[in-house]
Amino acid sequence: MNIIISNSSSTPLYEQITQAIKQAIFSNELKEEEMLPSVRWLANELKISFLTVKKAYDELEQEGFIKTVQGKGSFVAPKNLELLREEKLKEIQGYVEKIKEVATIADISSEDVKEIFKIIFEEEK
Amino acid sequence: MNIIISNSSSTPLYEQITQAIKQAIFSNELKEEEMLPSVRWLANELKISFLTVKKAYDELEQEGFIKTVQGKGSFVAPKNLELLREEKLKEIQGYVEKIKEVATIADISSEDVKEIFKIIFEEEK
DNA sequence: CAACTGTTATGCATATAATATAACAGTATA
DNA sequence: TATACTGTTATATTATATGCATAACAGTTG
Repeated sequence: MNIIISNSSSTPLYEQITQAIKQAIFSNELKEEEMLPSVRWLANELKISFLTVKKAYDELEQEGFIKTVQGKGSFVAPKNLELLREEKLKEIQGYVEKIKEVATIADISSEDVKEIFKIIFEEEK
Repeated sequence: MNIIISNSSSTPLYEQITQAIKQAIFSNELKEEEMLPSVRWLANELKISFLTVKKAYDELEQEGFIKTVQGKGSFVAPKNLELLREEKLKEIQGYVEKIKEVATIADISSEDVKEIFKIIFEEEK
């Protein structure tokens, strides 16, 4: 697994970790039932406290993405990824609808919105 | 003016206030050159510290929405259409950033997002 | 038993948010 | 000019979130 975190980011370290692991699960880089890196190992790898990693894992477990067993480790929970992806698509659709609403009211062209879209999606690529 | 704030919200009180006042300015509930409630009056009304209200007003002045004169009060700045447009562009930018976050985590391609974008923006045209 | 897993408890450091209190300064007007 | 409004500034305190270090404890496996 390849996790990159940034101390200077405004998003907390543990959030960056949960996001990276969620992404790995969605992309199937981490498969069902597969074991995650141990909290201490990952902490050492990222040069941060294991408590920060544990906080991330706790959040992932809370949301049902992983299962943790004391003494054994943390494992990717069985999931219906297709269903989850559908949910996320709907979430995105909702945002786009809001954008259209705002753009219409403020008389902002779809070209301008496309420009914003381009800038944000193409940065750091 | 009708400002409702929530202590349990994750957005800071002063941000809630700036947002509410911006909205009041956009909707013309607060007109050009109109005086805003005094920091102490509004603080009393909302049962919060006047320092929190002042922080909100400072932010609004920083962004050019209001002008403050010591001894007199705070007043809605002469309307600036460019400012309004900038504000709305920022709002849209915020939504696009959220979309990028969700798409990244859920392994949704920018092509898929573009498709959603097309569908929503081209319907009823 | 040894070497891994995760768990828990304390304490410390920093930043942000919000508060209370007090004193100070400008403006308008009775 | 007194006073009653405006905003301003300074200091101290509290709470919460984030992150770290250290230590001890507990379960699993070879």
